[in-house]
Order: sequence, then C-alpha cells, then structure tokens
Amino acid sequence: MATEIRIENIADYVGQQVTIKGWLYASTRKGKLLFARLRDGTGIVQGVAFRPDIGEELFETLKRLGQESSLIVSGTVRNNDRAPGIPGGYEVAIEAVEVLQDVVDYPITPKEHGVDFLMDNRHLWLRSSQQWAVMRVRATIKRAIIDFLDNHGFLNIDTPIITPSAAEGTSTLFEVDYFEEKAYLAQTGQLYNEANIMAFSKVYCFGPTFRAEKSKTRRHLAEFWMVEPEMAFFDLDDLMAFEEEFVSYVVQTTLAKRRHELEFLGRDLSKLEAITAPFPRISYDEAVERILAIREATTDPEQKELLTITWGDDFGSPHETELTKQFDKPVFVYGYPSQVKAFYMEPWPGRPEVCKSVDLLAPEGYGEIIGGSERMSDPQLLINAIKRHELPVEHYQWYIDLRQYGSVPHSGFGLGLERTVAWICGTEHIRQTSPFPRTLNRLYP
RNA sequence: UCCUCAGUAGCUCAAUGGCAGAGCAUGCGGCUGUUAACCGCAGGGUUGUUGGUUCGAGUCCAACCUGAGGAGCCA
Repeated sequence: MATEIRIENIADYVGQQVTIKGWLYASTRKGKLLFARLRDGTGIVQGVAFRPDIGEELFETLKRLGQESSLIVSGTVRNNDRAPGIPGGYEVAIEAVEVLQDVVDYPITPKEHGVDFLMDNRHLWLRSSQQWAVMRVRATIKRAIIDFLDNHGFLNIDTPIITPSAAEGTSTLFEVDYFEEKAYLAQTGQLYNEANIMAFSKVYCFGPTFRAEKSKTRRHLAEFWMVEPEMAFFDLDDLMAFEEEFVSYVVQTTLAKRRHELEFLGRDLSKLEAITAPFPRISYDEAVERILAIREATTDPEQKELLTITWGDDFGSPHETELTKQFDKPVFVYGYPSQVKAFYMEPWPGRPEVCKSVDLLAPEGYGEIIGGSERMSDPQLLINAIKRHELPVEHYQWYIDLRQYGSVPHSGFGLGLERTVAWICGTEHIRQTSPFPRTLNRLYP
C-alpha cells in the first residue's frame, strides 16, 4: 500500500512506494523514456517512466497528457542527482497513474512570456515555480513578523479599513460611499494604534492598506500589506534598536525556513546572511552630504541631474538607491526635515526644523521598507502642527485627547510587506510578491 | 500629470516602402537521462484603432487606444 505524501517531504521516503496527488507541470520524452514533472502545491518532483517497464497503455496515457492535467501518481522514490525539482535530487519511478482531467491548451507554456499576458493569467501564473516560490517565502515572512511581535509582548489589535479622513492629506485615498457620506480606504492604522497603546502598551496591526497614487514603478501597488507596530514609552533610539532586531529576525528566519525556494529563485544567500543587527545609522544631514559627494563624483549628466538635492528636500528614488549602494545592510536615515514628513512627528530637541523620524532603506535598490518616528506627545504642539498643515482640528479631537489623558513618549513604524518580500526574494518587480496585485492599470483577475 | 519605449500567428519575436516569416506551443512520426531536450512533417494571420501620404504601407505621417519602464508621491 503506497503512502500518500507531500513533495516537500520527499526526502523522508527514498526507497518507498508513494502516492502523489497533483498536476503535470511539464513533460518531455526521449523515445521509450519519459520524464513528467509533477507538482502538488508543496514542491516539484520528476516522475520517470520507461515504456518496457510500465507497459504500452500507461506509457501512451502519459505521453498524451496535456500540461496541468490533474492526476494521482504512484511510484517508488529514489535519489538522482540529475533530477530537477524543488527540492531537487529526487525522482519517482512511475508505476500507476489515475488521470482526473486531461488538459488541452494550457495558456502558459514553458517559454518566455510578456508581463501583460502573464498578469492577465495571474490566476494560472501562480502555479509557475517562480511565482509559487515567492508566495511560499511571503507566507513565511508574514509568519516571522507575527511570531516576533507576539513573542515581544505585542498585542495584535485590528484597525479600521474604512476611515473618515486622511492621516496625512487627502490626495492619495480611495474614496468610498459610506451611507451617502464620504469615507476612505485606510492608508495607515497608525493613529488608531496610538489610541491602542494607551490601552495595551505595545500593539500592532497587520492588514491591507490602500494608496490611490498614480504610481507606475516596480516599487508601487495600489493595495499592499503593512505591519504597523506601535510602542508606549519608546523613544527614537529604542525604535531603531527594535527595528534592527525585528528585520534581522525576519530575514534570518526566512532564510532558514525557505532555503530551497530562495535558492530556486537564484537569490544570493550570502547577501541575506549578512543582514544582522546592528544596522548603520546616518542622519539626514549626513545622507545629504553623502549624496552630494556621489553626485560630484558622477560623470553621467543625467544621473547628476537626478541626484540634485538641497537640504530640506525629501529623497527621491535615485537618491535612496545611490545611498544604499554604500552599505551591505539596511541603513537607517534619521532626523528628516519636518516639512517633508507627517504632522504628528516629535520635533528634534533644539532643532525645531528637524523631526524624530527614521526610515529604513533596504540594500540593493529595494527602497524604503520602513517609515517610522517618535510621535508628538505634547497636546499643544500637536494642535499647532495640525493647524500648520491646514487639517481640520475637529476631525482629530480624539487623537488630541490621547495627549491630554496620560500622554507618554511613544514611537512606531510601518513595514511594507511586499517591498520586504521583493527584497528578500530578489524579485525585479513588486507585483510578483502579491498573489493578485492591484496596480494603476490592473484590476483583473 | 510628465518623459521614454512597445503593440505582427495562442505565446515570444523577425520582416530596406515591394510575395506575411521563424522559434515555442498544438497534431502526427522518430529517439533510454531529459532539465525551456533534439530531428522530420502539418495546421495556424482583419500586422492595436481611425484617417492620411504613396502605383504600392507591418514599415512613413497624424490622432487615439492599450501596455511597459522611469519621474513625481510613497511602504
């Protein structure tokens, strides 16, 4: 009696007769010898059939099966260094096959395809090994994030997705009709988190967030997942120390649990192994100086133009990319000018034009993966900031209340899941890190 | 919103202003170690849309549509 197994555990069954329920991923043959790659959702393994061994009828059946036919295969597992798969090095000598459905004309062939075609077929593309591997890594990253926070005294509190007003202005929000009143899809849960920490001390929310920005780059999605931890009695230094432990844990845990997938994706694992706390910390002032030095050294006039910056400007993507090239770990940039950051950030002591903000920039050009800050804790300072940003004070009354009833220093940050997955997997485009990405020009499937 | 590029067979791409082509996929045949195998044969087309220039337009011009990359904005 053959044991039903999952391909990810195939190493435990060498020499045994097993049954695998799955799909035909690809097949090729050479005369009387046939190779059928099978996938079962947990891995890919090569099945081998030799006509004189398995008989004419079964061989003909296998030979005619279309790509992605659903089937149940029984056979004996053996080691073979030549066998491709995830994990590689194992193959199944096919003894019996039950065909559930023979498929004709599966659209995605083992050949190069264009992005538009693949995105139109995203519901099928997810079966392809690269996409499959990225999703497996994503799930592990998500798990690692939750485990780390749960093990460090955080309480997971959900924040609303339908919100009455913007946290940071109204230009980037999706509007919804809320019983004939205007409402918006959340772009952050942070303000609610600040209420929650005063009740639970350390909290996080982890859910989808929405930006209506008309961004068309490899780093942007209209819907993405963000984890937002928020901590009472935490200042900016506490925040950076926490973030580097958090990111290191997520990277190292993913590396340990998803080695096969990351190797399959062709990721340079040594670059991930290097991601351990502490991370370099540079001030905004220093970052501007470094960028200007890089700009001075470059001979490309176009690059020189892109790297133009004066103190007080926010960094653009070209600035971040060049800056992070100087490090092999994520780098903290702290103390941004208040004018380019959100209204709620605590001013720097003695430098009111600077705030206690910190971004974490990923290496290898993957951009900002974390944005965070110490929050304003003085009620009058906050009211002034809201007015200075021309936001309606009455909408923020509850938020101001938090500073009037037991205010404490507190800090928090948001980490973009998809950007983190893109960085860890080394994917070229963020859309591959979401199972059904929402981008400027795509709502299907 | 702006800049750049692209749109031809199911898919990926060729085609000097002059007969619409190849590879993959599909079907048939061959091959005992394939890794996107290979070899032979076959079928497969309203060249994104509209208009213009021309004896003649996939090719040149204009507008539009769709997509991609980048800027801005951001995680």
